[in-house]
Amino acid sequence: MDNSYNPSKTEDKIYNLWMESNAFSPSTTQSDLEPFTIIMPPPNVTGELHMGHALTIAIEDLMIRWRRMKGHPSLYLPGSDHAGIATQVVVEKEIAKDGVNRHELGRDKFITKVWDWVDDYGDRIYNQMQKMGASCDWSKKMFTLDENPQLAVKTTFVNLYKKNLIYRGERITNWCSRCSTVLSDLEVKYKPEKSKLYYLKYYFKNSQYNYLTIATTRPETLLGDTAVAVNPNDIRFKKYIGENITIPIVNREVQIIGDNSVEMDFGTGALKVTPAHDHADFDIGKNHNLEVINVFDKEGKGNENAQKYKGLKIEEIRSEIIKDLDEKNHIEKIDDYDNNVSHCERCDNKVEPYISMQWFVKIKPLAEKAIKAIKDEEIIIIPKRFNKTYFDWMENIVDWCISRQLWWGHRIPAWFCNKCPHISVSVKTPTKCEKCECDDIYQDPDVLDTWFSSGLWTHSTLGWPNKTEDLQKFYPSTVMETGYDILFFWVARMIMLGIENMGKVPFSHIYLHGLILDPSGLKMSKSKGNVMNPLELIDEYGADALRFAITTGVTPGNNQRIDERKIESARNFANKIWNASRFSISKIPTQYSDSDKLGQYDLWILERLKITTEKINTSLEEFNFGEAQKELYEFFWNEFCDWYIELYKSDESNNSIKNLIYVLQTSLKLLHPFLPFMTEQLWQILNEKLPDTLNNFKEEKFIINSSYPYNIDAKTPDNNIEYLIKLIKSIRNLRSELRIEHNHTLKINIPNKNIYTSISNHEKALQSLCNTELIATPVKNNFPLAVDNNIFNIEMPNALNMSEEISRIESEIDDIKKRVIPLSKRLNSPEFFNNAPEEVVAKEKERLKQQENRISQLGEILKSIS
RNA sequence: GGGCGGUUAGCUCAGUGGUUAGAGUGCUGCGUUGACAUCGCAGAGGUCAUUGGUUCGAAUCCAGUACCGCCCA
Repeated sequence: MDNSYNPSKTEDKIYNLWMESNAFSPSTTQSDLEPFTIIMPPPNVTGELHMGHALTIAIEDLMIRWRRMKGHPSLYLPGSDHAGIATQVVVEKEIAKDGVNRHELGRDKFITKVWDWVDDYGDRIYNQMQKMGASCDWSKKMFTLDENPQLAVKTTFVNLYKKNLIYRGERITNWCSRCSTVLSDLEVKYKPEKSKLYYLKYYFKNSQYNYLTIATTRPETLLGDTAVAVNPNDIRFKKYIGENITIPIVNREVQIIGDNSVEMDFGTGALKVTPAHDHADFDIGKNHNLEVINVFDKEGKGNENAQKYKGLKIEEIRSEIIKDLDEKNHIEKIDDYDNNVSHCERCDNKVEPYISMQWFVKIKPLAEKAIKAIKDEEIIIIPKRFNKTYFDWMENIVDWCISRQLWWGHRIPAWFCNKCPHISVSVKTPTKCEKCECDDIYQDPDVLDTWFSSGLWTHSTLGWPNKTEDLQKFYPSTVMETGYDILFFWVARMIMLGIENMGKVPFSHIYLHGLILDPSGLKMSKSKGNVMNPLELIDEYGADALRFAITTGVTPGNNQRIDERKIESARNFANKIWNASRFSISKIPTQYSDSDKLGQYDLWILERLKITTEKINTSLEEFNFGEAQKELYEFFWNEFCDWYIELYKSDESNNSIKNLIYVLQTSLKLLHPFLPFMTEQLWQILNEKLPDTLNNFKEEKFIINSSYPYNIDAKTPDNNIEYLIKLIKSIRNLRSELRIEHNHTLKINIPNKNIYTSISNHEKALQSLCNTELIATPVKNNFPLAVDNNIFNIEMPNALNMSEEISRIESEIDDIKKRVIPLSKRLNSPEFFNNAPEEVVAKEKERLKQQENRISQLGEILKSIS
């Protein structure tokens, strides 16, 4: 074995070993245990593995590996998402290299190009997941545009349409002119921008009034104004309601209407109403039956209603209009204004409120059931605080716009008729209109929002709408694990559509992880240039180290900053495990007769192992993965390596090689979900090197399918090893404080007979771990060392300067005295006595006693060395 | 405007009512002859943001304040 662990040499081999042994498919032997299922959030097919994916996989895979080892039939189902806009953009860029755009190519040819791209690169993300060690059942991997998900999407669409839960309508939507599609509310991000507030004069047609000043941030929309609104409670403007006023430039005459939604303290309190280009105005327009005049086209340019501004971009129209208004003296003033401007989440283009014909899901009836599922705790969200976020969104949910003007995606299964207004909605491609039966029909060119198909992911991947065995067995899944940032985008929709299609919630737990941030706490993004590439980190440190680093000490739902030192530290831990194993393996005897008995150190480590195992299982049950890892880290490094192995070395005749191997093997099992590659490799090496008599788990060929430790057989050692450790630490400390050379053997005499008897069992340990020799005669040049209630007399080398040690002891006495004051106060207070539980009172009493003992002990020591 | 989270050692973070608040990393001193320098040994380092309240007892529960971050509108 190499003297340090080299992950890159072995990880791929180990992964292939698992694949060849079919280790990832759910076991069928243990039918008495509930299946444990995780459907992986499908990454974008165009995507490359980033730190977020790495975290997702690390957490999901550790859950799966743990449950698999516990014997549950465990399914980790992988997949990828066709990612509408993102993929379309990637391929558009590809063909742009040849100077072609998609319109020149035509829809069919373009789609063929996209599929070519997916065929070439679609597996890339899967290969990258395998580098992470994801133990997915690859035979079940699914792409959102595979045949079955296609069928699921169509079926759902048709069902919802027939239940009147999907409708088509002309609504105001968010339009991205660069992507040339409508966006859902969630795909729009608001950004503060320095802009202007224009105060425009609107003149009254013919009355005693002169003009009304209206403030707007978007003067170009006045082309589409069809009313002016004031608040009917506004005493300044009340009187104008019903009057006519003229829109500047277009000279359209409109009415002044009263509407309660007008904010009296915004601008002047009077509002121009443009129903076609503002969400709030659209609602006002609906309430007052106002005309809707669309003045822009889909490219974000003026249309014929824009009159002389036709063909200009929106920004150009704005500047032209300002110029024209100014010339005609319609501008009262222009103020600076901080505005929240809507942008396309994907391309960052400004989003325009725009009237268009779209498909919507009537969401309220679905949302009600989904709210109930969380309220009734049919689904548990971890951490719990996200319940509130979920409810806030679900209770104020608005209809979901599901059509997108893209080419790549699930085409809407609706056919229009050229002869009659009927729309044929059907799973099977119809040949004629359902109503008039003519064959002059054409399919809606639009595709569905990507989240519509991912909303079905929990059951479309398992075969729905077909009644498959998998669906029967693995729906509902156990844990939906994903980032909290897609709670509404995705998780909420899976709940709604899962309940709708299956009549049952899609999973029992939602585990939400936080985001991975760069070392300064910023989100990682390519444009900021602060991304860390997990694949590069795997090359450098190993997948195990990366996995361990990003899951250790983390808590659900909390963001974490990551820097390379954290990964380095995990790598060092892996190396420690490697070397402890190397040591253990080097102790395997050539002949072993299986006759050794457990010694005191064996009993001690077994007890520690037992306690650790219990804690780890509890932490895992409670989704406290970070906590479980910390426990393991501490046990392995600080107890197994630092003490057990060192004690083992000191006195091999007194220890059991079988136990050393047992504790190592058990530790490797416990560690496996967190460090899958190296633990498997070590398991294989152990299997090869161990004689059957020494192999505690010779039936278990692979650690991945071995049984997870849960109940360790352990007896409490009759010798107090914790006390021995304390003594050794005290001696080491003294040696360091007094600067006594390491190679100077300290002689030590123990006046107390009982202590002497017990400690003398560990002479070799004392010798080896702190270079100390027990002697029966009184020591010369005595330094009394107090450990708990016992005094150990230590022979000092001549001519030591005690002044430092004296002052150290003096300050320790001071410290203890400071602590004793509040302690005795508390014990003297009747309130404490009467209210605190008995065991706490007893504990505090004991503490006080110990502190007082320690003070008097230290006092004596001071006397004897001064 | 509404909501959520954070504020604990130099840094990054654990720690949801009961010893003297922990870890990793960094720092200081010592140490390389057989598991590991990706290491060992020893050590220093904290008024738990702040104010008030509840309690015998608060980093932890409640309320307010300040600052930072995120989400929704």
